[in-house]
Amino acid sequence: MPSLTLPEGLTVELPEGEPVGAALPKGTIAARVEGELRDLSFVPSEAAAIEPIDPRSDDGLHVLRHSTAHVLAQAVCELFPGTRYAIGPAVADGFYYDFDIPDPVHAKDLAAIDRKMRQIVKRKQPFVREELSRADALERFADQPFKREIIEAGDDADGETAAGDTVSVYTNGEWADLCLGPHVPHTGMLGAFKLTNVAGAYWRGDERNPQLTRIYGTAWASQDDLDAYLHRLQEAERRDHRKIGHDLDLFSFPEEIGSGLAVFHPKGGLIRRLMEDYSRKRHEEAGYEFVYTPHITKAELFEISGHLTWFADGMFPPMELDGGTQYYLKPMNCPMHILIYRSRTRSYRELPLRLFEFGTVYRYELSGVVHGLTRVRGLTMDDAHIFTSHEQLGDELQSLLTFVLDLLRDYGLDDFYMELSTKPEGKAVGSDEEWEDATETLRRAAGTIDVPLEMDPGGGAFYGPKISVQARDAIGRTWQMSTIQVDFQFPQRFDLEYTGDDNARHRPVMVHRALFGSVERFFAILTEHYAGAFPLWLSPEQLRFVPVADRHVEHCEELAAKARAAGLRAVVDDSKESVGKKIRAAQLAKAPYTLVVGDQEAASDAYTVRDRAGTESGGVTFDRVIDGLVEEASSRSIAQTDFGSA
RNA sequence: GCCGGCGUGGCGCAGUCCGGUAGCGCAACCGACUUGUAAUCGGUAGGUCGUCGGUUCGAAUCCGACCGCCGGCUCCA
Repeated sequence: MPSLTLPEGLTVELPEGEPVGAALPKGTIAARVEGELRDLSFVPSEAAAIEPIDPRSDDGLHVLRHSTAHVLAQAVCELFPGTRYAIGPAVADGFYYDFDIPDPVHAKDLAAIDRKMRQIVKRKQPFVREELSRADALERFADQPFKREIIEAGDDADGETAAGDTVSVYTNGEWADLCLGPHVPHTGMLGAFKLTNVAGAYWRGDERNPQLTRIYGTAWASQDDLDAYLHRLQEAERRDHRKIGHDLDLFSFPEEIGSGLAVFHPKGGLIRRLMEDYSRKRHEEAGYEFVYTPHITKAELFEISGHLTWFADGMFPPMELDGGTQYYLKPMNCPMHILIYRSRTRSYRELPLRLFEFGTVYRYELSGVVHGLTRVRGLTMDDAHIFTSHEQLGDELQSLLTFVLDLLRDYGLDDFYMELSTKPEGKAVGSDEEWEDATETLRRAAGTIDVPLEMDPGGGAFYGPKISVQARDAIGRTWQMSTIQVDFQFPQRFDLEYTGDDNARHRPVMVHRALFGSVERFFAILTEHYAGAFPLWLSPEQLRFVPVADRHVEHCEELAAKARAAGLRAVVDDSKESVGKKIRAAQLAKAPYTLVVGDQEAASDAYTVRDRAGTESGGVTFDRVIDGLVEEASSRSIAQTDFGSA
């Protein structure tokens, strides 16, 4: 297994006629020659400067993972004769290979496949590259229809178009695959891998094509790296909001209500209300006005908006009432806000008009994609629509971006980048000029913000381009958070106007924006970000009292009343259990702070504060505890208060 | 929606392959103990085995449909 670490930017001079590997340190797995990734067996036509590939680098991991995918395919073919193999690329953290296997393969078969792979690794089979004409390649892969299709389409195994009339084939042992390479020198250089799961996947990613069996695995440059990755997976599992939501009694999905429809329990409801209340406060300060709209509407509204044209499949089917009139559950709030704007004539003096609503919408998500609180069928958007003049648009977008980032930071997220999504060709309305104009305005606004901007070509909504803010959570995963969409289309479709200072009619521009996106999803993201240990200001319970014996309950209640009077959420655990058990219960409930109260405390006003990390601070007066927690909560701090060591 | 897996008291699981009418731990409740920083002891109650249908003398167990969950694919205004 490779284990070397190469100096950055090392290059080596290679004499003519020598294979690349001859000049490089042992343990190198591939090389870059004239900018191209090559096998170590590659012989350049003339002397060249070559750069070794470190197995830990992105290129190195790619080669390693792709090579491991070959061994996976080889193992599956040996175990299941008659297997037809499709493609097997490296992906983030690992690799997969798609197969059409005669017998069904299940997760429990992975152990056997893994064993076979390790046998192949032991054989140390060299990966040998050869160039074949298309005709020869078609013959070589006569019984492999997927490979033949790739050859006939002129693509290589990774779906990129290969140059020239030949294709490259890699053989190790008896097994051959159509592949651009490069690969590690031999199978013995692999080993830090693990097969992770089996799933279905469509050939070429198209749902009209046959479904194949996809086997996923992960592979790393060393066992330590693999272990670290598996640990990250465990950490993500530990933070899973579905598990935490259940364990902390925050929310559930009753089967009787239906898939993707959540109910929030008291504790989850409290956290959610605290989230929403703070958002409301900030929106109010930022000049938003609050509106309410119904959950159902006649079809006509979404015919005008175009949603029924583009997204009818994603809407719940209509209800027929009043002699055939169709009503829909709303999948979006925008048309309703538009009708509020349109309810009377508007003056330029009212712009920008910012209408805000925690608007609950319903979307018919496919049954297979519903996932916890992050992908649901009923969700509440922190939705606002800003009606503005063209002239005000740039300034409005700029202050909006600042507002968005500022607010997200208050919830404890601080690592962002932005993505600019442009016109989705073939699925968009409006002229190129309008799109270009809107895109450019967004780009300029983003340029004034000190957060990196990336492009997402074709990722816009059908009515306009958007900027989305992506946030990295505590374990480095990125989540799409806020979206800001510029829209010239709806003002036209709904014939929106305002009277300008020139006494003429003008058309406003609309900005659609949601900061949380969906409250439910944001709730899930925060739950995972904090692993259920919400910052004090969002904690459903802030201070827990544990009486040592029954006779201390009354004193605890008095203290709790004082804490409540100071604005804290305090509870007393009066269960008839041992102190140890009550401490354990507090830890499991992720209670931010716990005070054990017995005879000593009653006599001395000196408390030992235990935080949910298990840290204890002794000799703290009750007033200091209260002051510390009030300060921590009101500052929305994400750090626990330090009361000094015991 | 598609492929695969799964569904047993509130939760976590055993029993399912090889049909013979459910068991463990935690939680809940009751009692004893009155406890000093992650599980005190004893007892009680709780399940038409996701739903409906089929096979069978007999179904948690075999078959089918549906509902729901999980992992992917596709999708995400």
